[in-house]
Amino acid sequence: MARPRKFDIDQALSQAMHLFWERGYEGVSLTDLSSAMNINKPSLYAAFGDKEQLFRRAVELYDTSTGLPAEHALAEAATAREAIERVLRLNAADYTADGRPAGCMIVLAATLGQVENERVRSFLARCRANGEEALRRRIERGKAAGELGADVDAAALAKFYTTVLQGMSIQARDGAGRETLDEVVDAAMAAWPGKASQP
Amino acid sequence: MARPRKFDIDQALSQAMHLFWERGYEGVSLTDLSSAMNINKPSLYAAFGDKEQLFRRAVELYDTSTGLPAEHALAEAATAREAIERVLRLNAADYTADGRPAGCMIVLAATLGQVENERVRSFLARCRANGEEALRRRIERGKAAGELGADVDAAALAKFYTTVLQGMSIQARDGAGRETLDEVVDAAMAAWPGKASQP
DNA sequence: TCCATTTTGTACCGATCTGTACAAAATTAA
DNA sequence: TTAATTTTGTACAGATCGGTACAAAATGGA
Repeated sequence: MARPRKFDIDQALSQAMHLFWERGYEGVSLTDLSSAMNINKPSLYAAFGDKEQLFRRAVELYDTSTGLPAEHALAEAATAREAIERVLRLNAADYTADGRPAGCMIVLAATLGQVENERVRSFLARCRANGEEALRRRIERGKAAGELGADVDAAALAKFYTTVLQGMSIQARDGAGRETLDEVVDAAMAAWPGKASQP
Repeated sequence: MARPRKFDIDQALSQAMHLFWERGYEGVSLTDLSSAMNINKPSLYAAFGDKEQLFRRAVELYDTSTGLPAEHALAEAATAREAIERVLRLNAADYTADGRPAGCMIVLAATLGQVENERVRSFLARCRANGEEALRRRIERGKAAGELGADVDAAALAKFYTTVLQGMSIQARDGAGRETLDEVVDAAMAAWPGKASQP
């Protein structure tokens, strides 16, 4: 019915995701988006709403596409230790992959900024909290399976590995390659609570 | 000589530092600075140059004031392990102190952003590299003192603890308190290379 | 063919951005 | 008092920001 749109909406969203991922929410203007997506602004608004709505949809796309392998790794690894390590290594590779922006979009795309964009920042903060919570649940599962002593604080351990992941995003932006981040993961895994994995 | 300025230049710079620290380089406008510092824009330009120059001076002020205790800790701790741990604990406290912005200004104030501000970002990236390098040198010193085996990679270890510190800035912005960050430090120190500290 | 409907492109809106021109005001030196 | 010098405040410039009004263009249905 009526005039058809000349662009593919999923492909356009993917381009928006890449732009926001590369430069962050405030680093990308509507004019940038409009020209990169080859969609003029009124069409952009008609398809996605305002800038914030477009950003949120881009983040959701990022979260599901990039986050899916990590969820699989978390769910299917035999032990909590292996699950965490696989997530770290997966992200070490993702953060440094060729042809895409370095680091994690959810960590980097809206850290500090103008007061008026607080909603966007807290949206990403919630996404980060969800990730940390997923790690915590997996560690709890390991505790329940007897892999870890009852004295191990799953929340603290999840917080630690989340912190390492978040630091890895900064490092990736600063030019660290995959091998470098893998060495960071080596060190981080050495902190896994001690020698109770073979009881 | 001539009309005296009505503001104290160090105090004004300190206010600029706090603003940039709280909201980042692109999150603060000249109008924000002008009204917060109670200096009108022409005076601001006469005293500090343009926005980028003002930011760089604010970062230098941050780096020397906040970084000084950390340098002391690095230099004076008896062992590399103690030095690194003291730096981490110091920053855990700083990042969560009342009355000041959470996290590290050098990590947070210019992550992603507009293309035109790339110079500002790479300036902060160099500051981060300097911090990492300081950790590496201290670890090398520990190796030379026989605290660590010759097989320990000082650069990799410094990279790991820098990564943790950078993640801690994100966590602090996300609301983590000092006790939480101290638990992260507990975990991070558990990764210190093994049992060679008592040879 | 004509109409209803939706998208497209252009051109613009008010607000805000960094940065500055310019004259009045305030000081010291003569 | 007068002149030289520097700072201050106002007011504005040019560019860009997010967002939109409006008419031409392109489709399906009657």
